[in-house]
Amino acid sequence: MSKRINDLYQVKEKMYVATDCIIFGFDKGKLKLLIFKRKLEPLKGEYSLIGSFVRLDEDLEVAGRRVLREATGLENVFMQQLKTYGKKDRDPGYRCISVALYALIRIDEHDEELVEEHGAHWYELDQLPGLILDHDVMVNDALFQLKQNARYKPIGFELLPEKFTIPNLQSLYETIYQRDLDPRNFRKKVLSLNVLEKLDEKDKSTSKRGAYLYKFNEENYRKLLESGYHFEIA
Amino acid sequence: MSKRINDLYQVKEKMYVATDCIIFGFDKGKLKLLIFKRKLEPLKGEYSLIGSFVRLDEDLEVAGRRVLREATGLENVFMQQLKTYGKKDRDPGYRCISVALYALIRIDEHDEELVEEHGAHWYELDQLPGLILDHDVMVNDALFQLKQNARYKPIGFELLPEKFTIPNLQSLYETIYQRDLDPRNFRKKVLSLNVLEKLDEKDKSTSKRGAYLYKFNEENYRKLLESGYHFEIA
DNA sequence: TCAAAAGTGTTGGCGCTACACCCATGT
DNA sequence: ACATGGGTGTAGCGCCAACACTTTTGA
Repeated sequence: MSKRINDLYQVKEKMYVATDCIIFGFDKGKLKLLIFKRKLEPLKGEYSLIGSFVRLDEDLEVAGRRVLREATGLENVFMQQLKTYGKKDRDPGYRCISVALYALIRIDEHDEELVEEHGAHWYELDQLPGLILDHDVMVNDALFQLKQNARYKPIGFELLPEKFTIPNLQSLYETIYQRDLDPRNFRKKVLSLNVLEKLDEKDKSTSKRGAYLYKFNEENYRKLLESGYHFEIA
Repeated sequence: MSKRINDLYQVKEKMYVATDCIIFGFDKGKLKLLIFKRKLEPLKGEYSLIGSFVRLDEDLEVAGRRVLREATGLENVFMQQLKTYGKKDRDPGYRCISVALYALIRIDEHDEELVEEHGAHWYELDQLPGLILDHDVMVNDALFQLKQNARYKPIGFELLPEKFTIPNLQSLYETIYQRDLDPRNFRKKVLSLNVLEKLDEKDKSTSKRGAYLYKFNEENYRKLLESGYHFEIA
């Protein structure tokens, strides 16, 4: 115990910077979050976001990508700064400021084994266990941000696999907004954006008739993002 | 010189966290930024934003408010996190991560003497001198954010004095958006928000006829903010 | 009396919402 | 043949953009 107190004393002499990642995924019509059961002290066995200290010789953004890669095996993930959390007592062990990032990944592309190795699990949002420290707050803030962003950018697209159907996309938006959307209006709207390319394939996994698969036209998608387009789907 | 190198070596052993404030003001139809001529080494005489290291026993937000108070004498300022800058070589002297904040203040309320004391000056945006480190980037990002925020929240209001005219408000938005707005449409829109209270006074400083002064109805203004109202003035 | 800014209404078009039925196909 | 989800069109409404003239009053 005296060792622990000593540790505390030492570490509070120094400022640490960490990044924590709020990793969203979308699967089977559910928005999910990747969270971790801690394998090490302190707080072993508790749930948390995944994070890491930022190394002295490492760019902040690089640290974020490193954490994501270590957790999911993915390299080119959509990632964005959320907010920096800096209450002096947010972590009882260290004086640590945390830059929270949120990431959107395609669940079907992540590396399952790597995920398992880190004691990670996908949880549906309404079944999340309590998280350590201020991680619950981070998740709430990230969700809010996700909703905001989904309004003004076609951001939800990052969460779908390469080929997807319009009902898939709609279901994603319904999950984010937490309400039903009209299928006719939704279709009209997304098609009017000119970022979808209809493929000659159908996905028959959810209906007998099957739904046409689409993919993004990268070019147009990029242009849309750049133009700061206002993407409200009501 | 060897002392300098020695310093560098020492400080790069440690992580520092700073906050830098992008302080916007609005005066005489111009959007201005409060910037500082450094009185101390390193980079003495160069222009920069104002900032400070975050103390070990100080909340991040408290540090931000402290910096603002020290620079302007104001306590209850609109302040918001912008972004955290963390490139490993962003500051050649320290390994320092900076949480940038942006603030909107009413120029008429700030403490002029305090401002002078810190070697601060209000610069119009298009006449800014170059700033040290990545402060130019921060300013650009803040401007972008200001524009974004002005679209969805009646944020520009923070920049005006307590009593103001509708043409004042319009001119503020024109400055932020960098384009002219139609006075009839503008007036219609802002009045429709129900946050303005017409006073029985006129401001005759800009015309013979004079323009009615307004103030905010705090109650309704707060409600509007809470409701996440979408405030686009085109 | 004139210059300079404040203040005021209307119309057309576009985009959003609401709404109900047929289609394709596997079982 | 029927159940299941996929796909389609239209009409009304509200909101935004465009647009020009009158009012006030100090100089």
